[in-house]
Amino acid sequence: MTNSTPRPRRRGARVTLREVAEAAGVSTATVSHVLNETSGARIGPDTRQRVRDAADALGYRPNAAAKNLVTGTTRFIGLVADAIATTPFAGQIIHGAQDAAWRQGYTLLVANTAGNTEAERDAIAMMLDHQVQGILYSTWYHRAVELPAALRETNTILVNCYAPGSDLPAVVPDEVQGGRTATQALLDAGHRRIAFVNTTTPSPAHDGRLRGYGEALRAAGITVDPALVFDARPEQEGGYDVLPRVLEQGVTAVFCHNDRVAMGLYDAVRERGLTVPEDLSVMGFDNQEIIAAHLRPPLSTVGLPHGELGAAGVRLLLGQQDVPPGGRLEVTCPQVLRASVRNLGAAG
Amino acid sequence: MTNSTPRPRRRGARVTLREVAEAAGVSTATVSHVLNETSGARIGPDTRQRVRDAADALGYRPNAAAKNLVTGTTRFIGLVADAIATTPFAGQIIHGAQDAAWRQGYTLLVANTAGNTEAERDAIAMMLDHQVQGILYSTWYHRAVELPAALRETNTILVNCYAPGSDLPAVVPDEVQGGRTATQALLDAGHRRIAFVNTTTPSPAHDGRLRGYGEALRAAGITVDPALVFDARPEQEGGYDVLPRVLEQGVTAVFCHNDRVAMGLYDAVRERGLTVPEDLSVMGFDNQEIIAAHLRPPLSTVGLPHGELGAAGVRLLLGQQDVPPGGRLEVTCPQVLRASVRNLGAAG
DNA sequence: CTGAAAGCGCTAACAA
DNA sequence: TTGTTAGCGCTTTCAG
Repeated sequence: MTNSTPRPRRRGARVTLREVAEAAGVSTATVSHVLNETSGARIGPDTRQRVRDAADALGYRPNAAAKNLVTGTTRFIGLVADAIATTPFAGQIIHGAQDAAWRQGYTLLVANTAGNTEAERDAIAMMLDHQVQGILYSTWYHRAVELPAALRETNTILVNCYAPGSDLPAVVPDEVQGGRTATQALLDAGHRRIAFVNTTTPSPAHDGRLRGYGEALRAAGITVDPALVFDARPEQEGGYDVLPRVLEQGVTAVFCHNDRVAMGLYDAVRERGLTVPEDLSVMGFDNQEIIAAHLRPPLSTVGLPHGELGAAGVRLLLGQQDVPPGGRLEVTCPQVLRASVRNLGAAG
Repeated sequence: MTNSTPRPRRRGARVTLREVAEAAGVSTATVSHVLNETSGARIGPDTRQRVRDAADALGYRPNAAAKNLVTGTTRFIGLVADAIATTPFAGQIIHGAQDAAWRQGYTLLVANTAGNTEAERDAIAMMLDHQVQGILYSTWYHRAVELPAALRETNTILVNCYAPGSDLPAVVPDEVQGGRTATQALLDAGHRRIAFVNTTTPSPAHDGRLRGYGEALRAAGITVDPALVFDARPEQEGGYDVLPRVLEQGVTAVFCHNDRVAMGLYDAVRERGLTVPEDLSVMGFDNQEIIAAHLRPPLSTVGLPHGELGAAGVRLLLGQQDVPPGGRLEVTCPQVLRASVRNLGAAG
């Protein structure tokens, strides 16, 4: 290990507060007070400056472990994620949480459990050992989870998931509103006969988006036609395969359960010599940038607010925001309009 | 004077080692020894068991801060990332690092700096305060970086980046080998006239992959034709736009700088009524699952070993693996064959 | 084989 | 306005 040590200390030891005190000719208590800007500490400006100078000169760095030990409290927040590598989703949650935590002087301890129960147990144990203020338990897609018992030992906020039969606060995307928003975008462009390609897998997204779809339609005075609701695997292949059936129904627009499905559907549209949005308008869901922003034409969609989920999670944890009655905070899914919806000229 | 009376647990405090000792009727030293399985500690099996039982019964959890304080060393590793939310890349690095760290009993402190110098400084300061064993400084795409000065104060490993003029160990993908591998896959399928759609932006990937392309061709006895090397923006649009020029050259195969370019190129191919791989074989680069695995046909590509980059980073940091002479560890980019390359029947 | 005791670096009463 | 003094919970010699 090449460890060059340009430290102004002897034998690699770090500068301690006590050394700063000696250098400044004051007591450790004084140093502690000025460096922490303890409220109600009466320290003369001259002393204050002397301490600051000494600390700077020596390159003093506080020892977090010592501070944690004596105060009995840390500024750690644990974040356990089930899969941070497969999509950018978990990354966005981490990012949002990180930012919000950072803003309050907190640091994130992150653990990836890959859905492994044992890893999960270990991760939580380690977080507990580090006296975290609490734990954000998150999943990369919105779903129900079974909670590790160890979570009972600290404050826990569920992020992008919920635990049936538990009263732990949960922050989740508002799937119903999302479905409504997507459908409404199509309605606003004048479409009346709108298909919904839902997923085959049961999930809050499946149910919520469907409900939102129905609500928007009904609010526009349109009766929901079950023949216009399809199920497809939530991937490109699902969208590709479902198109013929969608077309048979003579719709002018289709709301896809997610962007990947929309991408596959685009392919099928093109293969038939048709084009989006001239022949078929398309709304996606998820706003997966890498796909949505670069399809031809760029895909209009509804975003999943992962960053905000993480951020709201830490706010709830730190008590900066109140947990809504029912313990469930639903975050809005924003509309992201691009170019895949044709305006029919009629107002919704 | 030590108070001999059993001290009452204050304010919902956690069980301490001392309480375990009292419950087991032994000293704290003994408890420490058995719980840590200190080598060379002579503790009778009976005592040992008694301690274990007491710890279990009380639900004892060690206090990491106290341990850190007394040992003067922590099992933290810092990971600073420039962008964990835009692609799954950073997530993969974190994942790989996490796993490797975890395996050695280390915990990751992660910070997202969004390229913000101040955030970077703060993040490193906080990691230093927590006495991290070292820091992994990472970027989401392979590039040169300018190092924050504070990194000098601890062991640092560069992950997916390098610092010109610094001798810090760096772990990076082997772009040259990657380019060679991609080209070789095409050669192996019998292709001889192979285009390379490189990116317009200068980068190690730009230079390395180009070099690998040339090396593979030359090794196959083919002269590199500069007319077959194109520059395109490293996105779908770049691939879409470049296709006409590629086709003019009468190639049978094209190696794209990345999967996104390949995706755009697919679209252009389809628009001309041609198909992949019948009319044109395509190799991508990056192995972005969400795209590559679900294009029609699925894209053959070369993977970027982000997870391994992170893992190797911690191994280097912890001294489990030697830093190669030159300080640069180049990790192999694996071939990922799917269905976008047509076999011409001739051996390369 | 086991225990007593001395701190690790820092904060927080309380004194002065 | 500043200093003294206990520890926080744990590891670690060193005695017994």
